[in-house]
This record gives sequence, structure tokens and C-alpha cells, in this order.
Amino acid sequence: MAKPSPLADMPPPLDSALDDLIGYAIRRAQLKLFQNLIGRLAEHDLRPAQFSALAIIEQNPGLMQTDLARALAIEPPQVVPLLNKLESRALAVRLRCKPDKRSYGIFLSKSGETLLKTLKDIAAQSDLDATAALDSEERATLLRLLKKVYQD
Amino acid sequence: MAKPSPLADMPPPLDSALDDLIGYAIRRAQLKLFQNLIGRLAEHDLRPAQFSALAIIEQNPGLMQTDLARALAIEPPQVVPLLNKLESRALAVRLRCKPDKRSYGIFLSKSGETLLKTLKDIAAQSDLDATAALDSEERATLLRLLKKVYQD
DNA sequence: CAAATATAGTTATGTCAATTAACTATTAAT
DNA sequence: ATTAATAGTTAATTGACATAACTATATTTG
Repeated sequence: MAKPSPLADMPPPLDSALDDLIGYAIRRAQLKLFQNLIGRLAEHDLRPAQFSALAIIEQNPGLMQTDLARALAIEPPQVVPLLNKLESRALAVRLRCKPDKRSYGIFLSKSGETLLKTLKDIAAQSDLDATAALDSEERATLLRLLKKVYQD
Repeated sequence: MAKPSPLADMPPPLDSALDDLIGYAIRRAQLKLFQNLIGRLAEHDLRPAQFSALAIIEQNPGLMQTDLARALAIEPPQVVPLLNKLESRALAVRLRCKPDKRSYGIFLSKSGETLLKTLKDIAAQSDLDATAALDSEERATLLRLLKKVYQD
């Protein structure tokens, strides 16, 4: 059962004249998407950053914690408990496999790969669910425009 | 001078296979917009929530703190320091002006109104700046689609 | 009317995330 | 060799935020 999500419901705001700002609209839409995803991932006792980490590790097997930190836009110390959690659940492993013995290579375990498949479906479903007001053409347009914004 | 903004730069991520999720794209785009706005508002020693509060008060003069909390999607205790700050800078005032003497009516001061005009320009400029990769038709489309998502 | 209950705002407390600083071990540079 | 830099970790600080408790009014109702 989905947790009651402390930040969950965004109440209908009073008229605030911010309505024509993309920054305002995107914040509200992002919150909706994020809350939806948080709820669904919670059933697997995972947070969005952990899901992102799994996806990044899959695409970049053997990467170092430093790389993961940069990719997640978090600081190295935050990577430690995150990876500890993934490792304790046997979803990922740290291996001393580099010429440089200070660093670890990070890999998904078999069950990490399996779970990630499920999580990707969940994320895709969450996306669809939270954007149910759009048809698939609009969704494609939205994605294209968002990429244009953040890739700039 | 703009503060070096602790969260500022989102580094180019490794390929992570999250690229086709709207939730992922919107988070990254939102962060870009938000960081841009934070930087610009910092020059006026204001945070986005304080700017939003000013805009909401302008549109709803005399509203109660409870209403403001709901509109900002924050808890009532958080309104206290926020309003204290606005009041200490003489941008807004709490007035016992209701039949119910437990509550305050909140209003902008003259200088609050004046500053808000400036801030709206800043926010609009921030929007344009952070979405410089889009032409104005694309911007309109993006805004329309985002509204559709969060108003749903 | 009196007592009980509810509400607006505030204060106090606890929790948790996230940044920073400092420590260990390895590696690279002079 | 000594020094400096880097990967990862631990520890300490800060800050956001929620929850609970307090005050003063207001409402309800017995």
C-alpha cells in the first residue's frame, strides 16, 4: 500500500499571477510526477535516487563512486549510504577491480538487473499515469521540448 | 553579486537510459529553471517561496496565513518565519482587520508592490533565459502542456 | 450562560537530508 | 623520499520540514 506521502497533495492554489511562468508550471508538474513515482517506488522500498543509480550503473558498469556522484548530481559522501543500501539488498556490488586500488568498480548483481527491469516498467507507468491528461503526441512533444531545455 | 549557489551546476550525466522518461526530463529542466531563478532572486536576498508569497498576497490581499500556507503548499509553522522576513523588510504587513481576532489579514506594502513588479520582470527574464533553446511558439506549447499536466 | 471544543497563529522539538571537514589508503609528482 | 593529490569514508554542522504542544480567541451545546 502506498505511503500517505507527506508532501503529496498540492492543493489548488489561489490565483497567483505566476500562471504564465514556465518555471512555475514546471515546478508544479514536476512535483506531481515526482510524488507519483515516489509512491510507486516506495512499494519496493526504494527512492528515486536509488532507482536512478541502478539505471546509471546498468549503463555504465564498473564506474567509480565519484562518477556516480557526478551523474546523480550529489556529493560523494551521499553515495556511501546509497550504495550501502543497494549492496545490503544485493542489488549492486563494489569490486576492487581497477589498477587504482583506492577505487571500486560498481556493478549490478543479477537480481539488481532483474529488479531494474521491473522498475523501468514502473517508472514508465508512473509517467503515463501522471501525464494522463496528455495524448501520446503531446507527450512526445513535451519530452522533446524538455530535453531541448535541459540539454542547452 | 550572485551567490555561488550550492546546488547550481547539473553536470552532463552519463548515459542512463532514463532519457525517455518525462519524469526524468522534467526534473532536470525544472532544476535548471529553478537554479536560474534562485540566482537572480538572491540579488534581492529573496528565495522563490518568498517571491511566490508576494505574488499570492498581491492577488489575494487580506488573506490569512492559513490560506497562504495552503497556496504555497507548506505547513502553517513555516509561514511564520517567511512572513516575519517579509514584514521585517517592510514588504508585507499583518493586520488585525477581521471580525475574527485570532487571524491576521496579510497585505503588501507600497514598497512590496513596487519590488514585486521588479521581481515579476526578473522571473519572466529568468524564464526566457533558462529556455533560450526554445522559440516563443515552443515556449507557449510547453507552458500549455505543463498546465495540462498539473491541472489534471 | 458555562463548559467543552475547535481554530489562527506561534513556539518548541525531533527528524532527516545534504553540505563540509577531516581521516585513511593509495597513487602520482618533484 | 617527500609532498601533494585522489577515492572513499566518517563525523559534525547546517538547514528544511513536520509534529506536537501552547495562547488567545471563537464557536458550540448542554
